Amino acid sequence: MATPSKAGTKGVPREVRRQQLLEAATAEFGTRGYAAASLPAIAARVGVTKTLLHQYFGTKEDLYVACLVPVGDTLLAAIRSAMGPDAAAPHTPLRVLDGIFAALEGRRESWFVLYDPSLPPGGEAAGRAAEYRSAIDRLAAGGTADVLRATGSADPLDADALNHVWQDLVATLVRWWVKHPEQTPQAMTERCSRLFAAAALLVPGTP
Amino acid sequence: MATPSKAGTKGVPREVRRQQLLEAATAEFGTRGYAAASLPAIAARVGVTKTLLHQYFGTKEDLYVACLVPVGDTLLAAIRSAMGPDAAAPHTPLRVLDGIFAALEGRRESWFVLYDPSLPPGGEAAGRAAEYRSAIDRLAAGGTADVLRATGSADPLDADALNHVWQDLVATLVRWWVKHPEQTPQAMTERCSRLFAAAALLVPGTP
DNA sequence: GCAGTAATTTACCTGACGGTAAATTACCTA
DNA sequence: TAGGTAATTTACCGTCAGGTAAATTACTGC
Repeated sequence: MATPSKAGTKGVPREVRRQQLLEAATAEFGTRGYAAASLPAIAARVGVTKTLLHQYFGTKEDLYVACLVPVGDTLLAAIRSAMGPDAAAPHTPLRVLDGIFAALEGRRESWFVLYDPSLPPGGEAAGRAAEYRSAIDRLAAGGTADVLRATGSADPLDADALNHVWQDLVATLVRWWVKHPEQTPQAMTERCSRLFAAAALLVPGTP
Repeated sequence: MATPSKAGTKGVPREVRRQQLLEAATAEFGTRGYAAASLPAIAARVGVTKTLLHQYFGTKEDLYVACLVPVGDTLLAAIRSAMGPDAAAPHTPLRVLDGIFAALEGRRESWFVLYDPSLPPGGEAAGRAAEYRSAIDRLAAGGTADVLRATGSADPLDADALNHVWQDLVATLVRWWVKHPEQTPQAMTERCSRLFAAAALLVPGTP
């Protein structure tokens, strides 16, 4: 037996493997980003070959979309339910954060597959991700617009900028959370509450 | 003449070419990030071959460092001068932003070469970038710590998180600025001032 | 016990990138 | 005007990624 070939089934049923690969891919995409994530690396996480990955999910973009959809659906639902009917209430931002943290627990890095800047432009992956993002955008825009109107500013560019700031703020908090695995979702929400209060002090002349 | 070879000098003096290549590389690194930036693409911006790039700057990491140093020095100086002696003054954040915007005008994307997450870990590039970042970190930490102490929170994790939030906020604003080239630095500073005021309204119970 | 099928790998192709050695052309000066 | 040198390209190599076709093994029901 010069070549003890390792081909052949390992007895892992299709659905199980599929789930394993999906999780590995989501983690890899979430931490490294689409462009830097490599199919061999993802497959290696599960102890398997990249060919198998292709057989299960097709092309790299297909695999990304397969990862994206559940993440996007989950997050969108969480945010929708957290915003509720009165999007302009002052406590809404914290509720949204709390909803996101809860939805992300156990798969924290998956937030970043939704906001991956390295997706090949024009492809299906970028398109689907953009859809999810703009859905979230619309929700957030409602909140930020109300807030801005309350300060008297009607500048649409201000609104756009504030929207970006808010969403990147969420990303920052999640990124910090990923680096502190021992922090529970509730602890994060409380920390955010304190940070908000501190940030308010930075602003001079609050009427 | 079957092969009209295009080799040979084009009469561009060394220093000029060097500067052209540096600018092109900085732009490419700043927009695409280190990993996604390709030497052929950088060279093509100047209408030249990647080999020339190597001859001028050596390896890809060497080129990155060559881009990093002037950017880092400029920004560090701008931030230092903006913070001045009283880092805890409530108007300091805006002054820092103003300083950064002014220093970045004309090369806005260069901010992101300093905060490139795709640098090969362990290499010289990552090391040098980390030095610049931690220098800025120390400056920012002074400000955020004072602010936090004023709210009564002594939690070091809060301080760390606030620091991250602040620095990512800067990145977000610069990114937004890059996407709106017509905005002047002063306009950006004023916009930030309005946004700060709006954000303060989000926080309930400001004493 | 045997055939069929499900699960998986081996082997291979293509393309791009980082990197290097050698050749090529244009400029400048004696 | 001839030779040297500065500026630049051509041609090439190794590596690794994405992707596909074909072979290989293990499980399963009859």
